[in-house]
Amino acid sequence: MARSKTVATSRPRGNDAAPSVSQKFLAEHLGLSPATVSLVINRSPAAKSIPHRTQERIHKAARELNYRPNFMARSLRAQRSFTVGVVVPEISEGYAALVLSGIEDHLLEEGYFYFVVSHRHRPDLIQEYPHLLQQRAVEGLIAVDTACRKGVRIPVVAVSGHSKVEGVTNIVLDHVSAAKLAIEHLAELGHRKIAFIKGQQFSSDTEVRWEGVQAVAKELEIEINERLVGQLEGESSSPQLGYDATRKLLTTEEAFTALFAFNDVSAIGAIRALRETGRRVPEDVSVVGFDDIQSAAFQNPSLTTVRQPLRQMGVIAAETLLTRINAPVRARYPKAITVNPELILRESTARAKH
Amino acid sequence: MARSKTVATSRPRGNDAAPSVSQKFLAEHLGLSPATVSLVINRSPAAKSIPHRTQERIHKAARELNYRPNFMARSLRAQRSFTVGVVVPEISEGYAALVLSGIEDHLLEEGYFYFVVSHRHRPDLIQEYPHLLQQRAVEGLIAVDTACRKGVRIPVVAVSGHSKVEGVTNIVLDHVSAAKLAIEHLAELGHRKIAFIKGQQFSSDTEVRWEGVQAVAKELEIEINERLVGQLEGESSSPQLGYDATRKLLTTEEAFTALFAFNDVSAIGAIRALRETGRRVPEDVSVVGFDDIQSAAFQNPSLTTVRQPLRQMGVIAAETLLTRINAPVRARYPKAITVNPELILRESTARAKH
DNA sequence: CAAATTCAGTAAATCGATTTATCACAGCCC
DNA sequence: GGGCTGTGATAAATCGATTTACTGAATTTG
Repeated sequence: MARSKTVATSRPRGNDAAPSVSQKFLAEHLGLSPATVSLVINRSPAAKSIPHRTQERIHKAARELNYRPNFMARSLRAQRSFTVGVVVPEISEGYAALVLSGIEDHLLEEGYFYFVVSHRHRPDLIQEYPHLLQQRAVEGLIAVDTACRKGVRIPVVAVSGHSKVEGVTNIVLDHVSAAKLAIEHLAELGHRKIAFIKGQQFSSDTEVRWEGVQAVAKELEIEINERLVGQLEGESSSPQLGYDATRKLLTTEEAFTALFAFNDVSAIGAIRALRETGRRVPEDVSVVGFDDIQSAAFQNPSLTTVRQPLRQMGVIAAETLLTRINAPVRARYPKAITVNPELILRESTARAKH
Repeated sequence: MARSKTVATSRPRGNDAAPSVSQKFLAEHLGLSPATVSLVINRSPAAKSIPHRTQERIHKAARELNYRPNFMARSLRAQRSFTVGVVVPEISEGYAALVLSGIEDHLLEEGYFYFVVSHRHRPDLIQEYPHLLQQRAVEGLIAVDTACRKGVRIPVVAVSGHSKVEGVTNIVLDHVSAAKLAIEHLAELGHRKIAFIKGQQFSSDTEVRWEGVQAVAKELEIEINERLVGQLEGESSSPQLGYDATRKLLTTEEAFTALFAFNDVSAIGAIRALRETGRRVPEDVSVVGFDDIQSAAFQNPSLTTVRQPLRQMGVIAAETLLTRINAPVRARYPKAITVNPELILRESTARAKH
C-alpha cells in the first residue's frame, strides 16, 4: 500500500513549551508553602485549620494558573496508580470488543484507566504481559478468554476463565443452560442428527462448553456422532475457521440437519460452506451460533444464537476487580460469578425435514 | 463522569504479601550505594568505571531478588511515561477494532503502552478525555475518527482526521481514488442510477468522502439524484442504521440499480432492507460497501467493498506519533499522510439489468 | 618525590506531591 | 508573668529512581 506524505509545511507546535505549573510554583505564587496547598487542594481533613479565605485563594489560583497535579508524583507517593491491565487474545470485532466496551464503561466511571494488550495466543506473550503490566504498576488484571499463569500478586478477574487459580475470580457463563437452550430448541424443531463445531484447544470456553453439550445431549437422548464433531483450528478469529471446519465435516458424507457452532463468527463461515455445497440454511440445515455479536442479527439468514451477555460480563469483571482492589488486605473474594445465556431466535433455524 | 476520588490517601492494596525490593534495598543488600546500582542496572556510560566483577554481582542480585524498578519513580524522574492515549468513538466496531490492533502492534513493540477511551460521540467526553489523558501524563494522542479540539500541548495523530489543527498529523485515505474505484466499477457494470448513503454528520470522513463521490460522478458523467442520497442517522454502529437509511430511500419510489454505502456495516443493513422489500442482491441491486471489515467476506452475498488499510493506518499512526514524540521539540512534522484504497470484488455487485 | 591520572565508587540534589510532627504567635485566664 | 488554648500555618521526611559532581585511595608519570 503506497503512502505519500504531503509536505510538512507547518512549524512545530507553536505552543511555547508551557512549563506546567507545579504545586511548588503555585505555593510560591501565593506566598504559602506546598504543604498548605496540598492539604487544601485535596480537601484533607487536616486542612480544617486553614481559614476559608485562604482556601478560596488557593482554589482560585489553582484554577487561574490551570494547576494540574502531576500524576506520577502523586502515584509514587500514594502507591496507587488507578490503572488496571486487560489481557485479550486479540482486539477483534466480536467477542473481545464487546467485553472491552463493558470493562471500559465501568472503569472510567470510577476514575480508573486501563492498558490493553493482546497476545494473539503466543505463549511467550501470555507469560510476559502480566509481568510487564505489573511493572507498569497496574493494580489489577482482567484476563479475557485467557488462561493466566499463577504467580500474579495483584487481584485478577478472568472473563470466561475456568482454571481455579489462587487469586483469580472467574466470570463464567452457565454453559449447561446454554447447551440446553440451543439443543432443546433444535430438538423441538425435530432435529436429531446434529453436528457440532468445538472451539480451538486454547480457547478457555471450549472444554466447559463441550461438557455442557454432552451432558445435555445425554439428557435429551440425542446421540453425538463422533463423525459429526468438528473443531476450529487456527489462531485467527475469522469466519474462515468455521468455513474450513464445516467443509471438513461435509467430507465425511455423514448426514445432519442441524449444526451448533462454537460461536457466531464460525457459524457465519459454516453457513457459507453449507451454501457452497448446495445446502440451504435453514431449509436443509439449521445453524445455531453462540455469543450474539452485533452482526449476527444482520447475517443472511440472520443468526439464531445463544447470547452471552458479553458487555455485562465486562462490566461485572470491572466491578469485581475494583471491589477486590479496594478491599482490605486479606478479604475474601468470589472464586466465580456465573451469568446466564439467552436464546435469540432468528432465521437460521427451522423445522427439520424428515 | 465521576472523577477519581481525590487521591485516596489510605491505600488498601489487596495483597501485601510481597514487599517488592527497591533499588535501595538491593544496594544495602550488596553493601553498595543506590547510585552505583542505578548506573549499572541502566548500563549507563557513567558505569564504565565500575569493574566487571561488581557489575556481575549487581546483576546477579537483581535477578535473584527479582528487582523490578518502580515505574512511577522512574517516570517521575525522567519525565517520560512511555504511554500514549487513544481516543475512539467506540470499541465495538469493525473500524476501530482494526485500527486499534494496528496501533497496538507498533506501540508495544516500541515499549509503549496505551490508554483507550471511547467517547460514544458525547461532546463533553470528546472535550474532557484529552485533558484527562494529559493529566495521566500521556506523551501523545491518537484520535480515531474523532475531531479533536485544539489546545492540546502534546503531539496528536488523527486517523481519518481532516481538520487542519495546529499540532495534528492527519492520516487520511485518498477518497477521490476510493470513489473512483467504486463508481467506475459500477459504471463498467452498466449502472447509471446509483443510490448513495452518506455517513453521519459527526463522522469525520463523511464530508470528504462525499466530495470525492461528487467529483468522480461529475467526471464520469453520472448524475447524482438528490432523492437517491440517504444518510446514516444515529450514534450506534449497528447495521440497523444502514437498514433504516435504505428503507427511507426506498420510500421515494425512485428506481436505482446500485447502492454505494458509507461503510460495510451499513451496507449489511442495506442488503437486508433491499431483500425485505423483494429486491435481490446483486441481481436487482448491486451494493458496494466501504472498509472491508472482517465479516465483509462472509456476508451472503459477500460484499464488494472499498478496502481501507485500517490496520496499516493504525500502524502508521503509531509510528508517526512515536517519531514526533521523540523528535526535538520544535521539529517539523507531517500535516497529513495519505494511504490508498483498494477495490475488493466479491458477490454483491453484478451487471445492471437494462 | 610530587603531581597527575585512574579506579571505584558515593553524596546529594532532583522529579512533584503527600503527610506528620511541629512551630510561632495572639489572646485569655488566674 | 506563666501557662494554656487555638489559629494558621510550615518544615521535613517520604515515595523510588536518576544523575552530576565529587572523593579518597591507588597507581602511574614527569
